[in-house]
Amino acid sequence: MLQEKASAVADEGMTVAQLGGHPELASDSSHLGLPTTPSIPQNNESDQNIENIKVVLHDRELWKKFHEAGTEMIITKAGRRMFPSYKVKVTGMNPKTKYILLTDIVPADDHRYKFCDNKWMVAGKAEPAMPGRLYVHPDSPATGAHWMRQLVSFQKLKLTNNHLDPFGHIILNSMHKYQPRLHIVKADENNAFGSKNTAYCTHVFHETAFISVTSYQNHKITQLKIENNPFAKGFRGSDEGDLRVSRLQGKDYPVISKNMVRQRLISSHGHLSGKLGAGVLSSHPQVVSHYQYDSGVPLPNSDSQEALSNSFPSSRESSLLYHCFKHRDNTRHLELGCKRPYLDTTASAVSDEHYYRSPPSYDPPLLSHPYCSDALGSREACMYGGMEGEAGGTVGTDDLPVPSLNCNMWASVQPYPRYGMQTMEAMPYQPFPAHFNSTASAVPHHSPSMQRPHPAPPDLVTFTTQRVLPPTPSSASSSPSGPAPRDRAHSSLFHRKPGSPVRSQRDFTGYPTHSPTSTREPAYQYQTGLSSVGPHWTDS
DNA sequence: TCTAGCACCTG
DNA sequence: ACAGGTGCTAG
Repeated sequence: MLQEKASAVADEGMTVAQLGGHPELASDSSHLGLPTTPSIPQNNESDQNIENIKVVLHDRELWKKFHEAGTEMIITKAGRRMFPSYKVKVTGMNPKTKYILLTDIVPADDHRYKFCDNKWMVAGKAEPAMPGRLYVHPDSPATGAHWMRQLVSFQKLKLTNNHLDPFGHIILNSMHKYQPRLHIVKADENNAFGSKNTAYCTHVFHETAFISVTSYQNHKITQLKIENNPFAKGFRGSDEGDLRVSRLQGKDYPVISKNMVRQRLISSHGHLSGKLGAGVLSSHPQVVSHYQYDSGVPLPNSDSQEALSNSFPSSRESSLLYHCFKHRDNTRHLELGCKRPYLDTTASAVSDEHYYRSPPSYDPPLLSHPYCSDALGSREACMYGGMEGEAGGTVGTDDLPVPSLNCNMWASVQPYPRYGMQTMEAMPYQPFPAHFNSTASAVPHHSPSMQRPHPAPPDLVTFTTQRVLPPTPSSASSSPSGPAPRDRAHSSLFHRKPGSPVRSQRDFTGYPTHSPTSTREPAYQYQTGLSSVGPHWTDS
């Protein structure tokens, strides 16, 4: 059923992902077209094989700088952009084929972190995953020629800690580690949701992993943000003193803020502590897993550690994980059409069966129903989320108008369970309802266990299969308050009931799957970069 | 920990 | 000139 090829390429300077298998989804009928025919891999270049698509992370050097220091992303109630922003260069697409590009941000592990002694440490178990939301690139669907023409930017994507966010921003929990992922879904006309051959692939760049915070913890990160983000230019003071602060305080002379002092102290002191603490890595095993085997023992040190212990462990080379699946048959299809909403009715029931994933992996993306806007009107970003029953999702799914764009959502992921753990029972992750039968998507897992010397079995290793679930419209209605003015753009995207908040995105709920993990279907993971040992996060 | 309001800056 | 993206700070 699945075919996969994997080719991972590690490029030196860039992280390129190539594809591996892709699942095809089978579908019935759908509005959207997914490819209907089962696709057999074709090798022509012109082909539509998703596996030939390569994705390079833009500004990788900058991402690496942050990664080495332990990237932090601010999350606020109103939504905050990521910096560095997620931009990619895509090649290898069929110029005429239409694709939907979307992003989701999944838990990198199941820990909660705290920043102590200038380094990140595990501080307990992660909170249940939030409803996963997808951010569909505003240009979606568009032809391969369009996507390849220039950089594909997800800079408008916003992160929030407001679980009831009405704007469609991606909801995250503070002090948790996350991994952004890029999904490329073929949206040909031929494909209908339900059609059997929908193919998609997922790319993961390790260097984009980050810890969400409500205020920066590591001064080094603050400085990198100020130095590189144009919007923070106002904080670039002279080295000596922060003139801006002085001005704010009405002084003529430079004043160093308490925070600055605090951070500087910490940071200087941190180097020391960091080294001490650097041994364990907790997360991101995935990246490392293939290349580095750490048995859980503190890594031998890598220079990268220098980076202070706070950095994420990672691969220093490229760290891109890529997987593609084609899925066919049973399952649900993605809705790609993007033009029609579809209702999803299925609920969750199905999902678990098909869906399996290796324990330590991310959940695969799911597709969910789309709500989407037509065209997303403004072409601003769209976020989709699926929520399953919880709170937000109250709106009846059935009736909800479906967004015109359908994109399936990928379910959010759940944290990786470590081996052996079955973690998520409590929170079932149901990414997608059953629309898709089974999809396999794989995601790298990060579990620490992966790092061990021996490569894990394929399935365990990285990919998990995912299945697509039917879209769940419900989430759309959940938001309590009306959209803010700034979000007006989004509103056009979704249909919503009067009074309901506007949302541009949907929620997916991603519940962590329970992790059965097995692999039934092949899941594969591809990585391109190699790893390196990077800074590690320490487990406490 | 988190939030709101701020001054400063980019588009 | 306006809208909106920044980190900072007090609370």
